Amino acid sequence: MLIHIDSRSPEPLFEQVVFAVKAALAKGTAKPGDRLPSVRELARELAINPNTVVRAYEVLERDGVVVRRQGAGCFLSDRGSDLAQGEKRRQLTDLAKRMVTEAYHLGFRPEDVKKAVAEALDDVQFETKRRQS
Amino acid sequence: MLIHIDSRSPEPLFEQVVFAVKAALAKGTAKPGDRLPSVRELARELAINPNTVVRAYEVLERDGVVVRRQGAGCFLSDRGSDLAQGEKRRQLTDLAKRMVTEAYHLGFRPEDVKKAVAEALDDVQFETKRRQS
Amino acid sequence: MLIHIDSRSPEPLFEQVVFAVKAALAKGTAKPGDRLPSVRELARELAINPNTVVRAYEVLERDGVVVRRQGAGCFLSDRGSDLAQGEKRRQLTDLAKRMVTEAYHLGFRPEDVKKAVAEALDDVQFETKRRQS
Amino acid sequence: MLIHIDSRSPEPLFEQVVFAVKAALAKGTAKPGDRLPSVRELARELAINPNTVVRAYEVLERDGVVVRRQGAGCFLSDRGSDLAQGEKRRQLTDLAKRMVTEAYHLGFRPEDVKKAVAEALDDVQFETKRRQS
DNA sequence: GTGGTCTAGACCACA
DNA sequence: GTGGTCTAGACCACG
Repeated sequence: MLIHIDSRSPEPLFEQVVFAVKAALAKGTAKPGDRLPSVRELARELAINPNTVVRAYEVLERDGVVVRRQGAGCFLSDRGSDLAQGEKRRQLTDLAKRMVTEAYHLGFRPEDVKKAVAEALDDVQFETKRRQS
Repeated sequence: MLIHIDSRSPEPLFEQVVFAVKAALAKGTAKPGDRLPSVRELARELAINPNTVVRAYEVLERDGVVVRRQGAGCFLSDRGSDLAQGEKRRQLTDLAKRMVTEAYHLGFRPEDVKKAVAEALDDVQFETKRRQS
Repeated sequence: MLIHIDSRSPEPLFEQVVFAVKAALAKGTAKPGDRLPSVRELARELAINPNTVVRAYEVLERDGVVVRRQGAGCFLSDRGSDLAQGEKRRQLTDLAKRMVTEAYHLGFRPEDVKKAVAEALDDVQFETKRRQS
Repeated sequence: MLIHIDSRSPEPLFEQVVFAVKAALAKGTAKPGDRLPSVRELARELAINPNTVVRAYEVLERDGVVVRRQGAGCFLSDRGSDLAQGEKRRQLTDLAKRMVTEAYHLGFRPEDVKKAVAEALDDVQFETKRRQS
């Protein structure tokens, strides 16, 4: 699993790491059970501070994406989100609304948006069965 | 044009204002040429600091959404984004990828995502012809 | 709202802060909407590093107990937990099982346990209406 | 006596073993005088490091739950905790307070908590007479 | 070796 | 002023 970050991006480094891991899982590049690089290792690779990696892993754990085990490492989980259904729905609607609004202001048309979403969906491995909470 | 902000949201206030204006324009609640409330007026309405409104208007101007004219006020523009076509494309792809990745981790399936996007698109008035930069 | 921590306890400092805030809310000593001490202020009061307070506030925010607003402060929320019902149930059962097992090994009898729980419940302000997710 | 541990849980493995033994004793699945599996045996069974089992047995001995006899093995004890009465009381109160506070923040009501505790108590064999220290 | 916690101190973003 | 992020480096706990 390759993780890339851009130190010039306004997006916080730890969030870039979080997204990269989530994207790898969604894309199928990494699978539940896989072990992520150790904190020190990834920090060295990305040339960032170990604490920043720790923070990213903490966020991922709270999102139910990884499990950290002291002394053992950080592993991709297959737990899925523990949020209530209503909260999930709310988040999805919000995500969609924001994307559509931004796309509108970029001058795109409905077909463009639908096509972009369809392409993004094609990159994701949905067939993997995942536990719903 | 009604602007609502949620002081309990973790999203910065000025960003909420920016998004609200963009959403109003996309939804058709406001049209190019309309005059936005003055900084002081909007600040009072939303019970936030005028500096926060100033900042929001600055961002909106930078994004080509409004034009500020000395002494006259702040007007909605139809300029559209002045980004290069390639950059726009990149942003749209990125938006879609992020939304899809988050949706995946929330446990949604492709149909759910497409449906949410379609619904969000229905709320937007795309028929308004807008000049492409 | 008074927060006390014990630097000699094996419980991490930030967790002590987290629990203290949750307990204050449960006890009614603090109410939703109240502003917590600023990061620097609380750090000074407790004679710990500001980062440790930041961490506690982060955890509280993820648990839906507080909302942090940049530039404004950290406020007690009335959101309640966003977890799915099943996950909540699981956590409650687990909490009860652990308490009972420990109580058993301390030599207490069922009546003692029930009494202790009843007393703890008396200290909590359940009448406050809270939103269920 | 069956011991199960969950390698995906954030709880340290040795603590899971400690709790499992305590729970078995409380539940009646195991009785004072029973011999626990040898360190190597249990380590193999659970597929964990022998050091981890050693550590768990050490903690159990410190808590007065088992007695380790050189060359003979590790036996469940009926000694009970050797803490002073006041200290025990304090621990019980603390346990109850923590459980109740967490339950409050999960959105449960007093009846739910009492019911969960009652159910947990039903699983424990309190009739076994145990010597108080 | 792994992750977990804490300190110290810097600099940026928001209201 | 507030919180948000990041670095550097220490020491502890777990396997």
